Amino acid sequence: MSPPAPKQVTMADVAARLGVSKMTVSRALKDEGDRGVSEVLRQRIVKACDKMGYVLDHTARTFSSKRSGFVAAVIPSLNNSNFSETAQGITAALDGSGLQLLLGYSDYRIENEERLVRSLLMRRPEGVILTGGRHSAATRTLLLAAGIPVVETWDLPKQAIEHTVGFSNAGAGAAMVHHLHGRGYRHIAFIGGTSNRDTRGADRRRGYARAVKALGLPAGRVISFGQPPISMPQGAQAIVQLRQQWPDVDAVVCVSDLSAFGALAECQRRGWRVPQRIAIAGFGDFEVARNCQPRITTVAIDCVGMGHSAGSLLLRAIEAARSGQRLSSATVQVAFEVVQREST
Amino acid sequence: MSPPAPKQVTMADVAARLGVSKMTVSRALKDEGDRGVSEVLRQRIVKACDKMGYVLDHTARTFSSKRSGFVAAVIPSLNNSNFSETAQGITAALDGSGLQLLLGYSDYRIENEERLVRSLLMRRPEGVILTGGRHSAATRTLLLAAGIPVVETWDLPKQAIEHTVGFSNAGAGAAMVHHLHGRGYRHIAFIGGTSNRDTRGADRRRGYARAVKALGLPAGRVISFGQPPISMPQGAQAIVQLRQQWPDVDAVVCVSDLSAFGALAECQRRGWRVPQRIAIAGFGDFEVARNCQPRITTVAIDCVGMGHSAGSLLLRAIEAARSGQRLSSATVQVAFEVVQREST
DNA sequence: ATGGATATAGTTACCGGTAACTAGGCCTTT
DNA sequence: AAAGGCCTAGTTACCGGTAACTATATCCAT
Repeated sequence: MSPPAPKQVTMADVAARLGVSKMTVSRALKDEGDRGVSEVLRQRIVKACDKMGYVLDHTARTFSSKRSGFVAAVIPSLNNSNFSETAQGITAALDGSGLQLLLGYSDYRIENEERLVRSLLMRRPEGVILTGGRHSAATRTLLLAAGIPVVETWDLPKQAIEHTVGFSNAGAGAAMVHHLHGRGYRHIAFIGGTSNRDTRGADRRRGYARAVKALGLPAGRVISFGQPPISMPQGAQAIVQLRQQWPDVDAVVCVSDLSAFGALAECQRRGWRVPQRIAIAGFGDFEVARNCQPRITTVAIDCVGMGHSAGSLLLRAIEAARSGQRLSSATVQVAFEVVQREST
Repeated sequence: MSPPAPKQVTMADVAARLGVSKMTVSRALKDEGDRGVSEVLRQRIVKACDKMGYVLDHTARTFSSKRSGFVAAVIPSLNNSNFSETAQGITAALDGSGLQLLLGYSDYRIENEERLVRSLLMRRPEGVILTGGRHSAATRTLLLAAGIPVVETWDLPKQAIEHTVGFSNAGAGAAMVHHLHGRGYRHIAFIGGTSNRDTRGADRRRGYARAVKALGLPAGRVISFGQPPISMPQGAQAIVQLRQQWPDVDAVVCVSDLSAFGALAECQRRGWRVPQRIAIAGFGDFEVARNCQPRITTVAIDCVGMGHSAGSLLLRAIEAARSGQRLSSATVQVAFEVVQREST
């Protein structure tokens, strides 16, 4: 025998129980303007739903109304406060719009991004937010064919897909070099990952190299260590290698605060004073950089704000699309700031 | 004039283009066994989809097949590596099952959890994973009415909803006290949050209090500081307050490694030697605790493993449900381990 | 009293897939 | 050679809501 058909409760059941039409129940359960149903009846309906254990079927709603009610965002890593703050900003911007955020996680791989975008598009998001400006050709094609608004963040791509909210990672790398130069450091190194998978990290390295060259400082002092996301242990190993290879280095720019902190802790373990013997700078203004001892000089980005801008922009584009318009491509530049602390 | 109807490409369009039936296209695009369509035809179909920019409509699939293909998990915070590792473990367990993970984020509030569960159930997940064992009555009712498998993690609730994969937070708190006692500390304090919003943190405090009492040590040395998630700055402020209030304290158990690290850094700033003047222990074995100097003694949980167990258990329950069975309630106890490092 | 606006509720048709069943062609078995 | 099975592809019906339209009751201004 097959099981006793657990058959879910449907809107028609609720309607039948109250002797009204499905449509009336549908209207009573609509999110926004409760127009169309008297308040008394609406409350009777809501009560009946609770009693019958009825929960509206969002899939059926989406299918019927042809509006999924969500936007998709792809971020490299869940466990990185910079990106989770960006996601938080997006969520805040979407609040009250009736749109929800669905997050996907690419692990810094554009082939994962492509797979993710493909699978997200199957759910018909009303808009997409990507991290970074480099994507596979198929990703671009898919998104363009989908005909929904797209925002790229955390970068300023030369060939944006549509909208952009970001900053120049190369500029940030260069700014930190200039800052260190201004404080008197002359032998400046860079610690980053082995691969170019983290394209934003690679851009910061490019900015570092350009600035070092422009200032006429000794160049090429780059340690590459580990696959992204490179973190504390890699920073620790890299700084040891760095001091072996170029003992003259007096300052190091790390691709992120996490590797910077790893480097800092290793220096403390070995009794290398920071910043006297070597200065250490990071990127991202992570919590650990603000709270360790000595605090780490870093580049601060308003991640929540960037997410909020991206979310608002996407929202405007979606609303334009709903009324048959198309928002012309926009680029929002987000400011970054070098924050001087005790580590440099 | 209304816009020129952007009308999405549908399966019927692809079918018509190739002169086959919708059903054939549907079969060709099915995830699992490609059975039912010859390989030659399947490839023709896939190519046509690419050319026409067609992406299968997952909403329609879900609606028609009555299987949503995802499970929901609610975690307190996105930006906490313990929870994101758990999520990673769940994802790994689900890999290859055709199920995707949809994450929700409660910010340590059971009323948010209830709202989230309500909104997740509208999307008809095939199973739900919750963090912690305390939920609103409505949450329990909703989940029971939904008739889908439920797994609670990160706790061992007395009255589990259905399945459980977790450990005793009180036990972990107590274990750390006993460990410190074994190393000779006799005036042991606790730093945690003000509220009971973080119920697992509150359980660890309870375990601490019980152990202190059982060992006959001076009791009541508890500093409560800030709303969850309490983090580095709160740890820093709390340790200052702690030493003012009870100068005799020689060791402190912090509700998490983040507050422990904040406390540690503050001690370094003030020249209080750790562990000589005061020992500091944390919870969670966060990256920072493993990499700072001195390294922080902590309670390590296999978060990825816990997520993996929870995911596998849920998967088995879902598969049982699909074949009309019901998996009897299971409880999986996850081990924890006190890791001794230089901070105590 | 009449016409028109407004508020509330009902009717009809349809969204884009998939399950379950059906049908024809080819191969194997006896 | 006939019967049966397997493989491939087509047909039919339906999933649970909502948009758009229609119908009725109530109210107001003229």
